[in-house]
Amino acid sequence: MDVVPLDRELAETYASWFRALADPTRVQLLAILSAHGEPLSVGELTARLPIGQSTVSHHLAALVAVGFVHVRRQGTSSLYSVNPRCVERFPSAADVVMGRRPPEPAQACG
Amino acid sequence: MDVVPLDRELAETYASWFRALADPTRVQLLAILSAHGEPLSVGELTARLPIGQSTVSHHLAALVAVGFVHVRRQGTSSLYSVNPRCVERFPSAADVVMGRRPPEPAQACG
DNA sequence: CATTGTCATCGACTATCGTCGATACTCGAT
DNA sequence: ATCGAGTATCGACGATAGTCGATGACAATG
Repeated sequence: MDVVPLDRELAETYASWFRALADPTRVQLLAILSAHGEPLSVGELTARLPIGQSTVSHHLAALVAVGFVHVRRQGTSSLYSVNPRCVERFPSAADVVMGRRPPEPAQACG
Repeated sequence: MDVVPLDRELAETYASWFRALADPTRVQLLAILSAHGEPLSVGELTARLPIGQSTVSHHLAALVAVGFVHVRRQGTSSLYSVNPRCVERFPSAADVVMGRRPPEPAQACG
């Protein structure tokens, strides 16, 4: 804690969380899902953004990879929704980096 | 607000803030500066990280560009310290993306 | 003025990212 | 079994980012 308050491993975990929101499209995707509440399909999300379907699917996969978003297949479509637990853990990670909260061992959110 | 709760411009601003912390080295740099309180020079920061001096300087410039960090030249050395105003505004931006706070016109932090 | 110490910048290289079009895959319906 | 709708994946491209070593800029010191 004297030399480096955050060890490399925890710093990489936090960086991966921030990296998930380092693109304006992913920021908008998460904002849309958060505001809408109920799950949305890839087609519905693509209709609200000026990018192609494959790109939307790509960004959604990135959000799923870090746990911010959860996906559930229903018939031929995939329904995406926010993962409340990961989303709540994210601002606290920001507080840790800013020195307003003690570092915790960054448990994954199931 | 019905189609996209965050317009593209605000999303890009928030994404640039998150992108500033999308690298583990920058996360550690900000954590070191936050924990230490008083300003630190480039050499002192380089001594605590396993990377070269030019790389540290490069990352510090990125943190200054988004306003998270402030730099003050004193003699032959540059002293870096956290910018409390920008650092406080960052978690609220996270809340906006997560839908827990209404979007605000993202004013820059002097 | 010359030297030393500190930092920023430059050039180069590699790796990763964002995007697209095309294609493959999955599932329900006919 | 076939078809169509909805997604995911692939391959490719340009753009950006992270890193390093070397060099340049600048201030303090002698």
